[in-house]
Amino acid sequence: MTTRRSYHRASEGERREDLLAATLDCIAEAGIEGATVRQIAARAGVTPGLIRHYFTTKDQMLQAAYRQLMNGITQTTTAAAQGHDPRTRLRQFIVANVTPPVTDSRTLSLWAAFISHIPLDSAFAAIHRESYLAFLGELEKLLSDFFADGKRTVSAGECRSYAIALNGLIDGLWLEGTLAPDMFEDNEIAGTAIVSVEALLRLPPGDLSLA
Amino acid sequence: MTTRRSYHRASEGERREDLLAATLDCIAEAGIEGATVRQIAARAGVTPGLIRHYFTTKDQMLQAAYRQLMNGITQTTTAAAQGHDPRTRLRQFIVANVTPPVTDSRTLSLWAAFISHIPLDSAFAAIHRESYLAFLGELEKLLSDFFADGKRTVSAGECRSYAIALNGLIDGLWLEGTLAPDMFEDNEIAGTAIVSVEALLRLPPGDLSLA
DNA sequence: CAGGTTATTATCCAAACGTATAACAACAGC
DNA sequence: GCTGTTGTTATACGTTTGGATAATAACCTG
Repeated sequence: MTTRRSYHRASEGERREDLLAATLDCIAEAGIEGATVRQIAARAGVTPGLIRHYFTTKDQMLQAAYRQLMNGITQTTTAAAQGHDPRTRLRQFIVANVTPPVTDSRTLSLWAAFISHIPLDSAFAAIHRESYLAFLGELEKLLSDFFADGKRTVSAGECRSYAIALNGLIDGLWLEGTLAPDMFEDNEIAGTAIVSVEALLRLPPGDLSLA
Repeated sequence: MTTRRSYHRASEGERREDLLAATLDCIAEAGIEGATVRQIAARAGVTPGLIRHYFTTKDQMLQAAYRQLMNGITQTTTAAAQGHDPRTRLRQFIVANVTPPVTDSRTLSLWAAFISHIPLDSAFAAIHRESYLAFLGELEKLLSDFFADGKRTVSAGECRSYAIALNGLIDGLWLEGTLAPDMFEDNEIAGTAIVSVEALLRLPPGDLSLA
């Protein structure tokens, strides 16, 4: 007679979320090659076999984890851009993207691990495209509101170009600021971001930061 | 009686380079989790055991491969900045960083795979720091030459800030332009880069691109 | 509180993993 | 040409991998 482990029967939503969170934890701690089915199951507190009850293959689970990661980031940064006037919203959005909790080495490790799979698997490419377009759209909205408020007319094409450039700048500063935070003084990255965006948009210096 | 495979006895330098090239090939094609000792050996045309004759551990080989990748990129971009006047050199350097062969999905996949290991292993962090400082130094040199030539005095601190911002912008545009090249028209990324750098440096529009 | 569903566990599998060691083939020096 | 050195192959070891299957415990329904 053998005794079996007792367990809790969770709802599908709960269980899937737990498994995805465990997947991200494992990738962040041991790299994508260390995120094995067994490690993930152990981290989630279940047995490895259960994973195949929720995901037909490991790759599919990785893709779901990638989607969850990007949704979380998008939520965090858009939530930060909730000021009242367009200028404050734009500034807060920019700063939020280059300061904690977004500048987090765990997030960066996860992000890079998935990015490296984009050229290898079109499913990952589709997820990236989706989240990139969401980010670009959010930025374009913030910019057009900002310009409308400042009585400056900017064509849709210009607005897109600005969004692409700002996105590039923000991505790059986030990357380097997170990879080697000790190389920069406090607020140096955030300050550089604001000054740079002012310059990129051809605004008078201080126009974004001062009241 | 068993017949053994015939083989060529290579010099240490050759063999190491072959093995590192094979390592990068494997990572680019199958991700870092697909770059197994056996796959790498097969790609390099040797048997797996040989790897341990050149590298004491697999991790050490990965680090050597990362260093080789970054050295190659640095060489390519600095070689592109070999015009005569400082303005041309700066422009060529920027454009080189956001156009082929630097905007290459294979390179990006490799870069991201290693980036994701930086927070997990200090050896990778050290290699990143080294190559980042080299890039930043190159950029600062180009900038100070450019400003000196244009009779504009810029303090060392300003120059550093400019270099950080430009590096961020270039990184970000390289990233997005390489990840989803079909999302942008031809030369859109390069054009955005030039216009954005002009704005970042508070130059008159067209100052970098026109004769 | 009995009966039916199914989420979960337990167990197994063949293949591939990183590493270690001994035998051999290639080349250098003499 | 023979001999010594060593780069390279061959082979083996124990572990871990992703995946499949059958048994079972937990909950839902009546």
